[in-house]
Amino acid sequence: MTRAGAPARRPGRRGEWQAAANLPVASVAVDVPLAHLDRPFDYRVPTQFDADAQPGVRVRVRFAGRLVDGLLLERCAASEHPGSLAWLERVVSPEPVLTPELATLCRAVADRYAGTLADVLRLALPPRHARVEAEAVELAVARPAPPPQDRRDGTSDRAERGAMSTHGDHGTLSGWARYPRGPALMAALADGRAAHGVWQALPGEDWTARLAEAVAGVAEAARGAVLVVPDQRDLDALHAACVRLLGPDSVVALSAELGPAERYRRWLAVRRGIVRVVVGTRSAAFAPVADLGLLAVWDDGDDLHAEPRAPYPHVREVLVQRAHAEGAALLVAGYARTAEAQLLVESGWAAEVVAERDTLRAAAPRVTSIGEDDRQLARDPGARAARLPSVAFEAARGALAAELPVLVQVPRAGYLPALACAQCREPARCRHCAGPLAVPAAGSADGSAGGLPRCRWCGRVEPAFRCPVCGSTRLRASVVGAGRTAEELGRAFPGVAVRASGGGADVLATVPAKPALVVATPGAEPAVEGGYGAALLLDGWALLSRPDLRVAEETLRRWLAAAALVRPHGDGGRVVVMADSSAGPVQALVRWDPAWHAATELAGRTEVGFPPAVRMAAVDGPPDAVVELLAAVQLPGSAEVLGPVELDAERERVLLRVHRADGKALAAALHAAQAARTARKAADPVRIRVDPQQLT
DNA sequence: TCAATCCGTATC
DNA sequence: ATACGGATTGAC
Repeated sequence: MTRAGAPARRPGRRGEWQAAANLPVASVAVDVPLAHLDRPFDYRVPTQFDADAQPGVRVRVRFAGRLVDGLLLERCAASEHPGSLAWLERVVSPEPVLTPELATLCRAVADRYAGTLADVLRLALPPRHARVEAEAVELAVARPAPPPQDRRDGTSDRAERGAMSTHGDHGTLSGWARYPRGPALMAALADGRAAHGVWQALPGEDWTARLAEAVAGVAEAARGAVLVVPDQRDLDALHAACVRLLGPDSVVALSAELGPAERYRRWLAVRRGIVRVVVGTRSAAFAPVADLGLLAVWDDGDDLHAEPRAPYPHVREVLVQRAHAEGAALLVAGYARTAEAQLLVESGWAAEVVAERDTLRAAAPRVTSIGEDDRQLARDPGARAARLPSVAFEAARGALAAELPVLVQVPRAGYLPALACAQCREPARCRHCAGPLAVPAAGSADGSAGGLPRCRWCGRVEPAFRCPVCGSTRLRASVVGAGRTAEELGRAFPGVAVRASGGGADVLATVPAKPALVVATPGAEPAVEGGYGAALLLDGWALLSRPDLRVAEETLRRWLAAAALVRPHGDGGRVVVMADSSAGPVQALVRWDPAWHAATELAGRTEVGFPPAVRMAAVDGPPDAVVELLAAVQLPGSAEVLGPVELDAERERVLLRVHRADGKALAAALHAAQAARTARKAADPVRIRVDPQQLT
């Protein structure tokens, strides 16, 4: 029934609606969360919506008796649907928000992660803001980013970290010349070729300037770019660097921190082709830049790049899909290198962009490690109170004497207790599947195993632990996260200013190049003009005993990020890491060899069968529901089932492991099994995550 | 014999 | 979720 006084756009009664003369059928993706409805549905387009009902617009349709939102995928001459079609109820707005490329990308991401298109579309499209949409196009031109909010530290307006190259100016356009493959990469971008690169930035590198130069190259070829960074602080820095090179009207910053109106305004400017360069956080990976030339992700090991909402896609994987589908270049960048990036290199898909050893040696600080055994406490009473080893104390004192700040990296509080070898502190792992061992919580439903350690992946009991490294049979709880406090450090260096960044304190973008102790948690290290005189990386052994297969990679990533802010050893720059020199990440830091570490890491994961060497899926939910889903799923030939293992009182988890080649089949099978469940209105939800970031 | 209700299934 | 169809049941 038409409401009384309905506008002219909806003339007459429903019974009098006429189908559009040309392409009267609209294929619509409806916004419903059920897996078995994850396919297009056809509707009839009435004449009054004929003009507006273009592919990509938001629509309202009647679906199962209710009005739901949808996106118009395409107009067709006829429908395959045997029954009669309902009318398109309304075109919400004529703005075609879902471009064909974006539709293809979202479908591919949904398929990769055993999720639904509707879920991915929710991640990719910002909520509509009608007033913004109605604004004149001239007003929609991207404004420069608002000034960074972080003014609490009283630093200058140059809060942009990238504004300062800690090692001095290497020349605006010759920055890539320090990497043998750099100039060729820039040439490929300028030529519009789809180069794929894995780039390890040199210590002290002004990475934002390098990425801006890469963008300038593709912009010259009249193509667009999307650069994704982990957090707002990196975004501010990279945006500033791009603005310096391209001007304020050519670059737009997209992040969740913007309000809905500003977010939609900028996103629309991109969709409408007014701006072709996007820098942003996570969801910017989907930004609808037309004629894409370059995609880049900075620091792909940062877990902020892993989307926490279903179907849990990772920025790097989204960009790989997109580079493939849209013929764009891709740069996976960071000081560190992930095992996933290493796989891109080893499979031949990407070329590594790294500096020669000589260049590296000249740029890197001197790195010293201090293990448990050689941790002589400094004689200075203050340093003893702070439990600072003498080497660390001397390094810091030297930097302060040279009128330079010292960076002190401390772990964030709150890591999970797990089990490690009591003697060598190697994390305790399951002998069958290499999962982490833990002791079941007291009062757990399953008391049969007594207090014996259990694998958190496959659930097997470990009755007689024996450390594969040192042979010890004793285990200890590995409780970590208690960083030394700024106060303790202050006592060790009387009269020296102590500043905190992160870990409860505000995150500082920069600190002045004056003597000070800058205590920062990983990811919150402020930049400093010219670089720190020294960095102390505390609690290394504690970081390394966390119950996570990615722990070595993650620890090295954090260390490199901090050490990269220190001056070259030629200028007296020193890094002291509190961890035993035998550990892989420590060696990689001392030699500054992230590629070697990534290769080792990938080899290790190949050995124990962990992503990215294999494709894994975690299925969790109430025990009956998990069993039911597993019974229904048509697993590919290579599939291996680990578990189930208890998660908490109500839920358990099963891990599925397949060869990488079977990844697509596994995702499709899981999606189908999930669809069978939702079709039967199964009450208990089962969560499926493909290649989950952490399993513990 | 017909209508009210239940259950299963599709949702265009 | 909701709506519809077919089966089922109960009353006349």
